[in-house]
Amino acid sequence: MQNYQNKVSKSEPKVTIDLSAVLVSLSDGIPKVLLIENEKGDNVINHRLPFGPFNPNINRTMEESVRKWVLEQTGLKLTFVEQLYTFGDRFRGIINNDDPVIPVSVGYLALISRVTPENLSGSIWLDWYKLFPWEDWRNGQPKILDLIIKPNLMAWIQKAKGHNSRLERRYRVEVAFGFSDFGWDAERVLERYELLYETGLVAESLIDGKIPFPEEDSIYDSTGLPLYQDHRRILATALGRLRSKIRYRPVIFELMPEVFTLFELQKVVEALSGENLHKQNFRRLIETEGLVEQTEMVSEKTGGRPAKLYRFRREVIREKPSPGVRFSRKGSKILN
Amino acid sequence: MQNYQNKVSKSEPKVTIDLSAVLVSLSDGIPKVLLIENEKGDNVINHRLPFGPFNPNINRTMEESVRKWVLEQTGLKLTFVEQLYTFGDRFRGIINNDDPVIPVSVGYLALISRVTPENLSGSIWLDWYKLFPWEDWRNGQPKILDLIIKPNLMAWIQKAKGHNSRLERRYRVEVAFGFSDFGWDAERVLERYELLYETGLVAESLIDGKIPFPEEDSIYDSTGLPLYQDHRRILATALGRLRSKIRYRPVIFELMPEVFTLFELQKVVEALSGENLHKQNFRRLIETEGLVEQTEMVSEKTGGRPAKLYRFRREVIREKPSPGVRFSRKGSKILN
DNA sequence: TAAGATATGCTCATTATTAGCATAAGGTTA
DNA sequence: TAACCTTATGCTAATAATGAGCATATCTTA
Repeated sequence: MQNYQNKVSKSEPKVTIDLSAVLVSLSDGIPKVLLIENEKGDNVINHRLPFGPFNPNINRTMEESVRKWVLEQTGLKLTFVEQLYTFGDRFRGIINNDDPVIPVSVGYLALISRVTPENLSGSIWLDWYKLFPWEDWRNGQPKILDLIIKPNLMAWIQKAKGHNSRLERRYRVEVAFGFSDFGWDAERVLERYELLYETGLVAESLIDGKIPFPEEDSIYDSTGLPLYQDHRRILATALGRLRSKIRYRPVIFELMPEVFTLFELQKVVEALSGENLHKQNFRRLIETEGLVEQTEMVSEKTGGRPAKLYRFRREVIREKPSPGVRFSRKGSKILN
Repeated sequence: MQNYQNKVSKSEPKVTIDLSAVLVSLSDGIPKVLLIENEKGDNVINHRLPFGPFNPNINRTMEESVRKWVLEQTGLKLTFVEQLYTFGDRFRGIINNDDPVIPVSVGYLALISRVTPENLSGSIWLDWYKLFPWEDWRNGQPKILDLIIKPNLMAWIQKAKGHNSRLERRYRVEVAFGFSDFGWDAERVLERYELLYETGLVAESLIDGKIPFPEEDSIYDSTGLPLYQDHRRILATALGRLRSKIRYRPVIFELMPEVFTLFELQKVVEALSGENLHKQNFRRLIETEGLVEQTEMVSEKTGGRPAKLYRFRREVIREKPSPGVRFSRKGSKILN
């Protein structure tokens, strides 16, 4: 056993690991993510995720370390935490030669059931659709798609040299943005962001490419708030993962209060998925999945007939292979 | 933007990153994983995955680096590669104080369509159920479950001090091994391995805990081949991921030859999932999903009526939200 | 030619899903 | 107080998907 150890450990290069956390919560039907604001605020990019380096001499596990950084930077004690992905090409080829230490970043997802008002100063909860305006279909197809994204992607396809390369680009765009038969697949958040990054439609593309930032009236004003380093990419990963995970694990309840109405639950699912659901079918779905149980209470806040209050049924985890909110994806078509 | 950079980069501890690859393939209906054999072969643990350190000065991305290590150590050029998970607690608390550099390991999954005979010497393709004998239900419930695993887990539950702790252990065991209502969930491979590790039922538990290895006739002879370091954990992650991924992405075809019969395809799915499927329904499933198209050819190898040969229909990716082999999970029950 | 082995076609019962219509139970207002 | 507004909840008819198994087709081999 020792020989493997010896064989490789001699010349192993040193790397630093940054741990970043995507804290997700909801208030008033708005899905939010916690961002830390730059103290100065005089830069192009003034927001970042809570993050910090992994020091194995201090924290035994990376998850422990994430919790520590988040507590320090936001004052929040995390409950649900899950590793997302490890990004090893953070600057996408633009490596600063002055610094021999290349950072790798590991992203984490955390779910918070109530937005606490007493966060540390400097941290804010922001509607995540401010960062991904094309992802919210609750009021129909986002305008930015037809106005900006689609024409730019089409131009990018045409720019490709060679028939095959053009085909490949068209293919990627069709799948990611649902211009093809099926339509919009809410879960492909990362694919879409990567495509926008690659085609220069988000501000981070410019920064990484060291191209001077355009003065004003640029498309970047409408393609969402840019974040420090690769943090928006991590966020896209988080959103995609969350959208898919609510379907087969009961994680949605990590975002709910102890008791809730079925309609409140539906609104949370809609906020995350960015799609509208059929009300009656949604309740049938939730009830037949065995995800909830009734309480004695009712909510008076409805404005109409009072709604029964439910709570999560933990036992469901032992009863089904992958209990979750298995709402259908009809797939909203992008018209035209 | 620069200020964040400065704020944290000063004291970032150095870490080494090991990249490990799980290469999966099939031959004769046996799912196989590529292992490298210890040259000497005189140790308790004589097998490992292909792996090596990530050096960002040589390889821009981790994936590139994985490909390089695999090529060097096995002679194989990878096609399909996917990141699995990053393990930051490799020795699970047992940190060697002599060495200040703590390794983090990032696991990758690669799928190989044909087992090439011309591998480098020292590498072998091994039936992965030799490493996870409890995971193969194709011939009914594996004996090892009732003989060894279940009684030991039950004893472990009883050993817990405190009612709550006992309940929690029971709960974990029930969900992971399907002793509860639903039954066996093929995808929970990692949960099961972790539980066996934690309860000391796999050989790696002893090694990490530095407990002397028992001479012979131990349960470790039957709980599968142990691997170097955390490689079996990475393998468990790979198996679980693959089992779930074939349901919603057409990755199964990465393991198939260009043309194949539907029954061959079924056998591959069964080999991966460790469960038997209903033949007629399987073909209906595959055909109505639009995953394949007929060729003109037939296979004569059947022994009975010749089978039509099919090929993968790539277009399916543009037609459906998540095309895959959505076979049902009835969930095989562990009989009492 | 009969028997054995697969492949393939098809059916029937059951369960899920989709899209709505209809009713219930509150509050507000003419 | 009745009409009306609002939201919750119940229910149904049409369609689609799934689970189990019988039946037939087309090979090889005895």
